[in-house]
Amino acid sequence: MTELTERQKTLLILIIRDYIESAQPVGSKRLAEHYNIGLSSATIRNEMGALTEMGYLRQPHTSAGRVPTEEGYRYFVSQMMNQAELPASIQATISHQFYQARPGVEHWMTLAASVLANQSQGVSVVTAPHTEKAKYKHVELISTQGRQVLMVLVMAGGEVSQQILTLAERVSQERLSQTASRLNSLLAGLAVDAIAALPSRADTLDQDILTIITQDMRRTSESVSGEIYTDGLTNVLSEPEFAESDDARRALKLFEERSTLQDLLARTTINSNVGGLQVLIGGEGEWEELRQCSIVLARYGVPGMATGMLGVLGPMRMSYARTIPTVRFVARLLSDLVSDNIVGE
Amino acid sequence: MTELTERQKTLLILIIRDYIESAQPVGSKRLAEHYNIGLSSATIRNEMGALTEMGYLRQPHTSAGRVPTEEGYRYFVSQMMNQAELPASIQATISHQFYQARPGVEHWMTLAASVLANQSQGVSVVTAPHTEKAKYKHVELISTQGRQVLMVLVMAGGEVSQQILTLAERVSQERLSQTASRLNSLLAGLAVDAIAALPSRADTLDQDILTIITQDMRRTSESVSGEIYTDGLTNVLSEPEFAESDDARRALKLFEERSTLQDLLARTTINSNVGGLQVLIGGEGEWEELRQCSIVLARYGVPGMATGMLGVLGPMRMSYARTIPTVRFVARLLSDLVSDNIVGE
DNA sequence: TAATGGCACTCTCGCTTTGAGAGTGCTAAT
DNA sequence: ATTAGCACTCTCAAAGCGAGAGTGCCATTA
Repeated sequence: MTELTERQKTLLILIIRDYIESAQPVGSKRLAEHYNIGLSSATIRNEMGALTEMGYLRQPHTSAGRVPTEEGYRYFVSQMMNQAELPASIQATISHQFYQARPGVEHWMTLAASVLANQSQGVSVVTAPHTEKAKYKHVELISTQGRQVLMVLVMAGGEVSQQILTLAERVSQERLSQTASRLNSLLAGLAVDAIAALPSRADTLDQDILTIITQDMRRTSESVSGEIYTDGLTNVLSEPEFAESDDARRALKLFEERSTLQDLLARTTINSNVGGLQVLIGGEGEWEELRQCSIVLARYGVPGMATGMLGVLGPMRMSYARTIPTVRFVARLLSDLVSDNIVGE
Repeated sequence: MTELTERQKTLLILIIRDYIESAQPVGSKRLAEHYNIGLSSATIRNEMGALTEMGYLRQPHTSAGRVPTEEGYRYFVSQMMNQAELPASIQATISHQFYQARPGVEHWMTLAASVLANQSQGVSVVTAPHTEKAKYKHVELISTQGRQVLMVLVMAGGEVSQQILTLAERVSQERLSQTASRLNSLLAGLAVDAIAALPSRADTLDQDILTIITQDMRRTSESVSGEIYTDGLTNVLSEPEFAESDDARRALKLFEERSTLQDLLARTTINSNVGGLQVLIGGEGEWEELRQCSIVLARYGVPGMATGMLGVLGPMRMSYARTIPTVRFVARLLSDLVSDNIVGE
């Protein structure tokens, strides 16, 4: 593939920018009139021809304007990557929202999803911070009614899971507290494998709870990500891509079914670092449902301790200029929150 | 308004049923041919004329078929209400899903939303069980890192809230446990007002935590409902009502913004009992965004202790015959779960 | 007297036609 | 190397048209 001349570069970017705004094929004449480049439509035509030849542009029909190809978008995005910081005023607004939000992972996730969706006008997705090797931190047993007991299990990464147990017989709160306290000193800091390897306990209650804890920790360790939060589903509904084609609607379905979404996140980010930013354009041949969509993804958190994902889905002609810096900024922000608040000792 | 003759009743129901399936205005000829009522199209025409006169049907244009009016749907639904049990096989399937789900309010809510959405092919919404007068049950303080402390607060109704606190100085886990234990015996079973009326504590740490607990409980008491779960947003996307009109899309937006949704739930169910079932048709003049939609709503739980809402949103011609029994059944099921598991002593 | 068959009329919807507009490629002139 | 000009192509919106479906009304029937 030959190099682009300087003029072709600026032209290409101009075309894509115009198309992102208007959603309409852009022609040489229109281009020459609206932006005052010192070039006639004929010259532009020639350059457009060249860009089409090289695979950056495409004509929906003979003699309609040009539309960017996936390759074109990819070039466009690669230009975005370097520059593109979020304006300081917006940064401040977002930080402020986090600052005055109710503290707690759950609220931060919701807020992050909401901010991403609003800023980018796309569909956002955020996964809660998650550790691959869950370490035990603390358990609490609270008697609720009869044989029912509420168990709250806290992992070292900050993950919390609660569930309701039904014991074989009624047990006093006092005895529950003793069991919890024994387990807490016994298991502190242990990973799930170490716990499973422990000899069984003499006390039946202790042993029962221990089994359940092991199950729960295993479940947490096995899942590839923390809980998934999304927002902004309705943002894209008015976009022409979604109003018409069924393809795009299926992409939304993908986002509603958590299991497939997890799969997607796992497979695309397996080799992406915290701080890095990844843009999937048109499903990259892998995801049939995403043929008309793009996704901007980033990983956040503290590598080795607790990390999560966040991203934005939109039509392929989404506003990368808004989305990319926002995703990057929110990822940094969440990383800070994680390292400040969640990392256990 | 005059009474409907028996024949008019069956005709009206037949027309509405056909329209719900086909989404097309239904004409006399079509009706006479497809269903073998022993009547000619001409007779049907006369009856349709009468039904139109009485306000149950409407013609989109002169000489197109008839379409039900809101009044028509209302009559149709009133017929549904009495009969309409969910088939035993489906009941069994749903019960089974709940039985083998991970225990815990959070999972039940998610599952309920999912079941409702799938069965009804509409958008579902479920709110977690919520008590108006929150009563203290238990607090737990877990040191995470430095001055950060994870606080888990359990109310008597079963509601759990967690948040991360930043203390003024580093405090040992031991001292945190002592504080928690002191507060647990002091506050057990008290309502938020009683707690606020307590004299302040000598120990600074105790007092700080107490203040935060009060705030948190007040926040829980004030909100009109528990957390909101939805599912099936994409179910309705292919319905013609949503594909075309912007109205219907705005209804979805309503469902995404939790605050307005809470408002809606609060205002519509203020006088509905547990076990009762409410059907809002076309927004009932109150909700502009819902002009083209219907909502089937029910309240579940144990009155006075903990109750929540669940419902389904769909186009006005949604399948009431599937939705109504499903909502009713799931409401009963959740009520049982609540009374079995959540009610404190 | 209630139900029906027949008829004239209306309105939508899908089809084709048509002309304007926008865009293109190519070539000759600057 | 750039540009003006030209012939050509293709889409899109408006207009015209006929088929189909539905209606209301009236005379007839059982």
